[in-house]
Amino acid sequence: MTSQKSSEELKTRTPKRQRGHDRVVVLLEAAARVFARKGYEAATMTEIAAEAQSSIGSLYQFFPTKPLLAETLHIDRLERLKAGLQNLAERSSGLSAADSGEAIFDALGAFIEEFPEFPVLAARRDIPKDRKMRSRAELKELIAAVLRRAEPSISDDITLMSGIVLELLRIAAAVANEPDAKEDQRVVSELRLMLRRRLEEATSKT
Amino acid sequence: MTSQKSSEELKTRTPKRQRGHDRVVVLLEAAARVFARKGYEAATMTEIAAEAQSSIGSLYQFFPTKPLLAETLHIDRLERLKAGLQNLAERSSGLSAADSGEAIFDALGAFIEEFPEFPVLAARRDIPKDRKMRSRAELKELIAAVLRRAEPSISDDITLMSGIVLELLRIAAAVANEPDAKEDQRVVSELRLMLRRRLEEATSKT
Amino acid sequence: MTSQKSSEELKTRTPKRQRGHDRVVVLLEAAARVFARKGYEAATMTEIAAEAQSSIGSLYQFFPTKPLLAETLHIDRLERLKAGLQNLAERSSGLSAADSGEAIFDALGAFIEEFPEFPVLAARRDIPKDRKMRSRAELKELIAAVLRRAEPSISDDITLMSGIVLELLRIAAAVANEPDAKEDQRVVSELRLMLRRRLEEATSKT
Amino acid sequence: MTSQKSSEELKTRTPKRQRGHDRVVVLLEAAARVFARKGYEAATMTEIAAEAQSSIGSLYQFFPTKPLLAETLHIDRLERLKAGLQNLAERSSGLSAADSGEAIFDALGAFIEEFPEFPVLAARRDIPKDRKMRSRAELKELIAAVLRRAEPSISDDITLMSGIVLELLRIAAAVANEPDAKEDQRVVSELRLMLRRRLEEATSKT
DNA sequence: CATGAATGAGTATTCATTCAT
DNA sequence: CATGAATGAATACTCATTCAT
Repeated sequence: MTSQKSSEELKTRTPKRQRGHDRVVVLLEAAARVFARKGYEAATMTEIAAEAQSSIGSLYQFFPTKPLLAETLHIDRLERLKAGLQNLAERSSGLSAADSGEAIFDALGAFIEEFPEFPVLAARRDIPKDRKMRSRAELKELIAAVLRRAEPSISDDITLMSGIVLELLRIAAAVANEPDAKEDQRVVSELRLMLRRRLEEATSKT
Repeated sequence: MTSQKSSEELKTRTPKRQRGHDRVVVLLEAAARVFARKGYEAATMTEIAAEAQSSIGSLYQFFPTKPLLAETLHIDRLERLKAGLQNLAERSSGLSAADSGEAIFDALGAFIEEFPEFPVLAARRDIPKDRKMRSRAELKELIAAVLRRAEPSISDDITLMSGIVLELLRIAAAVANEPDAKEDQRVVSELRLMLRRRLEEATSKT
Repeated sequence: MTSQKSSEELKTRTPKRQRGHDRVVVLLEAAARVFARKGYEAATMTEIAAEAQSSIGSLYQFFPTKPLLAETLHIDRLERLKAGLQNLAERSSGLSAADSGEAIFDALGAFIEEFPEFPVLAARRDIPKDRKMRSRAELKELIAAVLRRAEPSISDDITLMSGIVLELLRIAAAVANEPDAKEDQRVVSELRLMLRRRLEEATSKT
Repeated sequence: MTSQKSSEELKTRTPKRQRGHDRVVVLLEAAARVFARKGYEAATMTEIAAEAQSSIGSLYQFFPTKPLLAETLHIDRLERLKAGLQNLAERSSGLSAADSGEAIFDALGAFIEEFPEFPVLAARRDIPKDRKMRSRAELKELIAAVLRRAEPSISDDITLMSGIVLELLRIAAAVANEPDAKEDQRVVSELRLMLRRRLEEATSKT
């Protein structure tokens, strides 16, 4: 189609005025709701515009393609998640590794509950490999930072621990969508406990 | 046309000739490959037919809708998974709970590797709630059976243990798609270890 | 896609711009021509769009399904027919019942000639029973009104007379499609005469 | 598609054996039911075969195309209708024109009730003009014969009378499908009465 | 910038018909 | 002849995206 776009890469427009900024936020939140409700593929640009009480033209003004909209939203959510972890790091000086591990675990659960679109966006099949790896690396580093802050003496397999915590995020996300809430909640608690044991062990090992 | 869809539920047509039976197998395997490659929504019936070196009409002869094709394949994979677990149960009489837990864990990993379409099919957004719960319940029960067979004395939270193992299946599936294979493999091993510890504890507790 | 059709009933989109309004008119008239030419089932949305010198997407922008397009057109034609009868009622004060009966008969014939798609639309097999009955009742009432206006003293079987006139509409419609125009025209005249006699009788009876 | 068929016109196969003949009848009756139920376009060859408890292949063995199947059935029904009228002619020697007119009217009503597929077949849009005219001419001639037999003195506009009766067949057919049976039945009776009057008049005029 | 109309390639699905067994 | 599988053109409909006002 648009072969004359050549090197002019499509970028999300940065609106200069307040008016535009408000609109962007409204559009993003509407997109979040629709993605959470329908999934990425089934969500339509038209429905997102409608959800934002806006017009498609307006939506495209700010987000020239659907993948770009999804990516923008994804990045926003990642930033929030990272900010949350950073915040946690600052408050976990006195804690044991095990305690701060549980704190992370809980924070992840709360995050998913607040932003149910996150797993949808993270599971999108067209995220470039490198961006995906970078995001994961950043998150793992932040988790590691929290753990290290709590217990600086923790050994080198802290990366491993961070990886585990990150995988548990996946389960938290999936469980949120499972129908059998009660039973699944027990499983989550148990996983939390298993994580605590593992962290206690990692600490004492030193 | 289509004026009288009435209530006749669409069903998979069962082939009555050898040729038809062969074709069904070919179609299902082609569908498996395309689903694994593209995901459920992005997979097209046209591409599946082409992958099976068949015509679109032939595909529809046996699978009158895309959801029904996906469901048929999903059920087939579930049956294989259940058969595998049953098989495992029969061979885990002498093992410790921990050992059989690891065996299950490994079996799940192998299953996902052999049938990468499984997580795609299991994540489909339009599976009826009750079918989803039933499948999960069956799988959990089978896992519980394996564990019980190994160590009949295991306590009542065996359901919990089964739930945990089942969640680990999710991670196994996800990890298979992650780009950072090496690092992720270490995480999986670690989770396996955590599971072992937990099972050992559950056993000794008795 | 199409995974969440839910229960949102599809409705004709009302154009909000002048351009859209013009397009809707053009589309409806194109549909009328194609329906008249091919019949309801054989008419294709693609052909209708082409007839309107429009794109298929534009057609669907305003008429999201073929039945809805047909229904919209049908309702429009019904409105015109009703308006015509109302108009007739206003001008038939001085006439005899027989004269106004013939006037109706002629009006129906002219209507069918102007809107040959009408019988096609009215014969569609998927019109809800209640809508069909309502339309017929309304038409009958309007015809009755014309007759009553002409000759208020007419007796109670005026409903019957209206029913007869309405059935004659069917013949007028069918005859318009018959090849043997000449012969058929004589039959129509004769039926007109029979109607006149019957109405004269009904009047004198009083 | 089949461009090499050249002059070899497709014809309904005449089966030589009893077995084949039975099958043909079963297929035709099945087709009749499906056409009556769904209309011509919405009826599918597959459904017809199923209704006949036969296979698609078998259906095509005898009726190589759908239009040919419809036409064969149509002709069969026309033959029965003509036979019925002929029969009527033979028994209407002593009757008045008016009486035999009513007899025809009733016979047509009974015919439609017995063969509800008839109007569907007669309304098919792809009947060649000449065949359509020929059928109508034959029917009109037979109706004329009945009337003439009853009252040989009837004047030349007997063709006209036959035309009227034939048009009334249309109404009989349509009314059978109308939802408001009761009211419509009264209309039909009234039309019958109008016909009687007209015939009485035509006779006395002589 | 906002709006909503225009576009058309793409998708699931149907069905008459042909053909191998 | 019977059977049912194979075929693919045709059809309704969707949706991301562009563009005129």
